[in-house]
Amino acid sequence: MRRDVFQAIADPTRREIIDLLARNPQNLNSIADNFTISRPAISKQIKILTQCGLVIVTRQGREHYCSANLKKFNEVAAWIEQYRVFWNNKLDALGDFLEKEAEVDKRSPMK
Amino acid sequence: MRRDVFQAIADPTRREIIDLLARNPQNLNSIADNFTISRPAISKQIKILTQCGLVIVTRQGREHYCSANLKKFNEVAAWIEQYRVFWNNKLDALGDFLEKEAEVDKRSPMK
DNA sequence: CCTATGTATAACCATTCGGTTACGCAAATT
DNA sequence: AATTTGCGTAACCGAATGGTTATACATAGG
Repeated sequence: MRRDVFQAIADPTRREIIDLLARNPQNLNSIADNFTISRPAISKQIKILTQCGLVIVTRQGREHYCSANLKKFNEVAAWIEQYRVFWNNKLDALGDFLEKEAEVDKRSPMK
Repeated sequence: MRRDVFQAIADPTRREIIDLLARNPQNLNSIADNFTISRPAISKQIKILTQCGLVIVTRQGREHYCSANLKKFNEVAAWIEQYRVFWNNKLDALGDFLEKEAEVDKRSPMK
């Protein structure tokens, strides 16, 4: 079973879960409150997210506290960033050009 | 049928095709030479990539010339970059919040 | 004109995905 | 002790995914 970050963020529900957890960690029921799908469905998505390391679950009594482990995005960011040079002039993935980059950002590359 | 960039890059074969096309545009047979799977399989993946705008195909006679349209990565990059503040001190994607960001990091939600 | 080339597409297949309902279990509450 | 709460998991389901082989078709070259 392929379980990598690229595949994990392919599903919009999982991206929404990440969004929620990045803002504030919470248990499974709190997460499920934000969706119309069933709690077991959320549980499955959380499982996928933990299997690829994007979410970390710590048990506190009977509650399973979920938090986002966003460092895992490095893998995706690195892959995407290597192509940024092809669609604008930024080279921010290399981390050496922060000053130059600030100026580049002024003429925002977003469509 | 959901057809977005997030889902398109979830498959490793499609990422590899993007890699090839970013380096140099080429027709379908040239792409297929790099894989063990059949040509129709590649054709299907190309179709998915074109449907979400990541690849652009122009016909030249009987050859279908494929090139990567990497601007489409903006969507993914923007989503990922909003979280960068949570895993390191750079805010290179937004560029406007360097000071605020330093404070936010203090009460980092990361475990 | 005939053949070879480059590609798309249809039909099919096994597997995975994303959801459901039903059930079980441990921890908290009463 | 009994009940409620929070959660996981099993069994199931329809649809999507990612591959295959066979076929068709337009274009290029002999």
